[in-house]
Amino acid sequence: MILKFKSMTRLNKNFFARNTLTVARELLGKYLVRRINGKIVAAKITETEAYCGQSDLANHASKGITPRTKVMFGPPGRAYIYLIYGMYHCLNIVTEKEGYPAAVLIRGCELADGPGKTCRDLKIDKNFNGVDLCLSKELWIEDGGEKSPIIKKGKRIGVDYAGKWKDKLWRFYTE
DNA sequence: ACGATGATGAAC
DNA sequence: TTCATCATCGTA
Repeated sequence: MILKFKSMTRLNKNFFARNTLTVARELLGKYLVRRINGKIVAAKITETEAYCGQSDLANHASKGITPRTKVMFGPPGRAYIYLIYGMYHCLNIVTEKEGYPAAVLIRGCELADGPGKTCRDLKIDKNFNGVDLCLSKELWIEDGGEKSPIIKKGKRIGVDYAGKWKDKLWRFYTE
């Protein structure tokens, strides 16, 4: 997709350093931007999920700090990327303040539905794990200056193991 | 409905 | 060091 908006502004650290549910909602309609060999690809975000804190049993970080989850305990605005089912990557963006493990999973965009396909199509892999999306020249989020979309919400996908946390309406989508 | 496919975390 | 599990997707 070609960039066709006059006022694109990159989301900064302050955007991500807020309540995770707020960030998850406000990321809808924003653009996931990737530079691949000098070419810019931008995809409008259509679906997100929030993972909030260590008490949230659906959150990978509920196990505490491990080599995999340590980026979620770091400062906001960085990418948390993991390999799922041996073949797909999922992109999350760390939120809230440093030390509080939380992130928003990018579950889908206009170019690709599903977190795995989003990463596959935009060539996002574990090399971006820990990358600061407020500074990177390869991957970041832009506000296209459009008015915020209608937001629907539902239960998170694939977290049936998470006890009472599985029914939280922490998945947000548009359309 | 199910298999592909490998990292992860916990048990032993 | 083994083992079950997994924030998925394509094929059927």
